[in-house]
Amino acid sequence: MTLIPDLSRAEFDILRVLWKNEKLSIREVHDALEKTYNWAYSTTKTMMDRMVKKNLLSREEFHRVFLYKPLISRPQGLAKWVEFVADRVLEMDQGAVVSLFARNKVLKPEEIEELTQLLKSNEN
Amino acid sequence: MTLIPDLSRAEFDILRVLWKNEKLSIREVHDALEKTYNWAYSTTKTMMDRMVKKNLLSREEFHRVFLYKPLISRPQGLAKWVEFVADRVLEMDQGAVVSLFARNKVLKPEEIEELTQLLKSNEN
DNA sequence: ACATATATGTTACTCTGTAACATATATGTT
DNA sequence: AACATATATGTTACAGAGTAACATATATGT
Repeated sequence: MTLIPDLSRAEFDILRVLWKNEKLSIREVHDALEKTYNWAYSTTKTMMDRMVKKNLLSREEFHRVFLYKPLISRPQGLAKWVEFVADRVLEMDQGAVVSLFARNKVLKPEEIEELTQLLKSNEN
Repeated sequence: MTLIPDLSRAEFDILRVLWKNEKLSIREVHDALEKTYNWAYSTTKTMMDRMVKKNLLSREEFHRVFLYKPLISRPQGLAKWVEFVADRVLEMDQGAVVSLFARNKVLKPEEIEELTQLLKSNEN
């Protein structure tokens, strides 16, 4: 996955739980999102299966259960969002937004670096 | 429009140009978004007509042209976005995000106030 | 061994993003 | 004025995202 995908809110949220855990079953993702979305289990499943088809997630069988893993990094998932948020919601410089991540320690230095690169290459 | 609507990116962007201009024709909105989206004119039209149906915009004829006007305020349009951005993208306090608007002078004091209220009432 | 709970697969419906096409109306050109 | 050209308005459509029911397979508890 080289191109930066334009993730929907739901996709982004699913990825967020996977970035925190690396590899989870649908049930686990579903439970983690319970507070946020009031999805039926089947909704979580449909979303995640579609994300596999789009190469946002990989799916592997593990002792008879399928585990899903993100195929894009957090900086990659964040890039388009940061762009939108900076340009259109907060109306401030993208760099300034990136530096908020550093300040909050939401991203590790190498992630900040990756994000910065992605934003740069995406400008053109 | 009392409830805070969950605006899509496209809807939000259309409203953004209307908030800056108060009342515009489809053509004008279309041109303003040309850089951002490469929409066909008919796409802009479809979006805006649907927004009228959803009571996000009003439409009134004026010298044989239809002009569209936002039916929600900028703070109202921003509220859900700020929520999402704070909680899930930047992972910081909503109040901190709101204060960025003040610092940037993106919103006027009374808009900040309105936004703050909306976020508060939306917590529930 | 059977009942119950989960996991997996399939299908579907609405809404959003995207746009073509048809038609009405306005504007520019002889 | 008459016609050509450009826009505006209306209608229709199709793919993808959000949402979920339903069917079936598999695991687990008693």
